[in-house]
Amino acid sequence: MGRHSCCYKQKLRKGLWSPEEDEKLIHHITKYGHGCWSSVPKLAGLQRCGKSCRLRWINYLRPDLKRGRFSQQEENLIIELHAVLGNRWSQIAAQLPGRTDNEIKNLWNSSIKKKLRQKGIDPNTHKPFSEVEYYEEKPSASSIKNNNHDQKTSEGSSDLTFAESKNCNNIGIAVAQKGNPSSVGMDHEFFLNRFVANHETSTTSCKNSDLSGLLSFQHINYGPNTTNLYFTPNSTTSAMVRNPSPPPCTNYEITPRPPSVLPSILAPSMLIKPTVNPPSDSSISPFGVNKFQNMDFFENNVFPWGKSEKLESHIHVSESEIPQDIKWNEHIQTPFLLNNSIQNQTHFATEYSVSAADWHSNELQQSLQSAEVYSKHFQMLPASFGQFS
DNA sequence: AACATCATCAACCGCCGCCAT
DNA sequence: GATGGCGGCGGTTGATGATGT
Repeated sequence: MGRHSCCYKQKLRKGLWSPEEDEKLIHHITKYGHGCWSSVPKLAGLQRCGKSCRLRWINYLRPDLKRGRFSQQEENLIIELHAVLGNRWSQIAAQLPGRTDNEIKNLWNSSIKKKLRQKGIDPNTHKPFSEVEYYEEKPSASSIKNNNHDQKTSEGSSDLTFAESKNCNNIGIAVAQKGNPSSVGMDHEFFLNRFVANHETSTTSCKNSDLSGLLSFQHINYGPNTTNLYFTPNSTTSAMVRNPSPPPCTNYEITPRPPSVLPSILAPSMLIKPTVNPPSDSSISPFGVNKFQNMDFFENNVFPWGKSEKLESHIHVSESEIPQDIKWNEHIQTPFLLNNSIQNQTHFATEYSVSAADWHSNELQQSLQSAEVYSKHFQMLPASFGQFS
C-alpha cells in the first residue's frame, strides 16, 4: 500500500491555514458538502491536499465545535474514558460533543498526563505507581492481581507508602482468569476496590460524584485478554434507568454487606442507596454526563489511593444476573445511562452480588468474554453511545 | 530586557482498514 | 487475490505565546 496520492502532489500548500483558505473551505462545504475529500481542494480552489482540508474542517472549522478550555467535568470524563478506551482518541472524542480527537489528545499529552503523574498515578495504566512496585516485590500477590507484572511503569513516583499499597492486597478482588491477564480490567477493579475501601464504614455517605465514579466502573466491561467480573445491572438498576421522574438525590449510603458464601478474597459488595434528596444541580452537562460535576478529579480524590483501611466487604452478583450472552454494546453504555439517571435525580438502589460457587462455575466461565468477543463488540461502542455531531 | 524553558495547539506523517476494480 | 484510492486514526512535530530566571 503506497502513500496517499495527495502526498505526491507538488505545489500544495502546507502549514497554517490563512483566513482566506478557511473562508474558501467553509464556503465550499457549507454549500456543497465535502463529498469526496480528495476533490474538495480542487472544487474549493485550494492548493491543499484533501487530507489537509478534511483535517482543517474537522478540527477547526466545523460549526459544531466547542472552542475554549476544557471544563473540569470534561477532563474527568476524559480520564475515565481513557481508563477504559486507552488512546482511542476518536472514541473518546465521540463522548465529548464539540471536541475533537486532536484536541483531546493534546490535552491528554500536555496536561492530564502530568496531573496524573503528580498524583502518583501512571497515566498509561491508571494505577498508582506504588501499586506496581508492590506487586513486583510480592510475587505471591500476583495470583490475586492477575499476574499483572507486565504493567510496569518506567517513570514517575508514587505518593503512596508501601504500607498503604500493601493494604491493597486486602482488598478482595473477584477475578476469574481465562486467558491472558489484563491490566485494564485490574485497573477498574482496583479503582472500585479502592473506592469501597475508602467508604467502608458501617454507613458512609458519599457525594454523588464519588458514586458516579464507582458505578461507572461497576458497569463498564473492558479489557482485552481479560476475564473480568462483569457487573451486570439487575432489574432494580434497569428500572432505575428507565424511571422517568424519580425523586432527586445526590447523597448515598454505602452499606457493606455481609460476605455471605463468598470468601473474603473475592470482591466487595455493598448496598448503595440515596439518603437525601437535595434540589437538582442546575449545571447539567449538555451531553448528559453529570459525573464528577464541578469536581476536580485530582483535588477531590475520587479514587483515594492513599486510603489504607482493610476491606472486608464484598461484591455480589447473583448467578441469574450473569448474562449468558453478554452484549457489550448494551452494557458498555450503562454507566452513561446511569449518570444520566443521576443527573435526572433518579432515585435508585442498586446491588450486585456473586457467590463463590457461581464464580467458579463453568456456566459463569462460559459467560465471560474472550478478547476477540470483546474487541468485536468494542468496535460497536461509538454506535452504542451515539454520535453527537 | 534578554534568554531559556515550558505549555499549548494546529498540522503533518505514516499506517491501517475498507472498498472498488 | 492483488492493487490502488480513500478516509480515518494515532503519534509526532514545530510554531507560538506564556512564564520563569
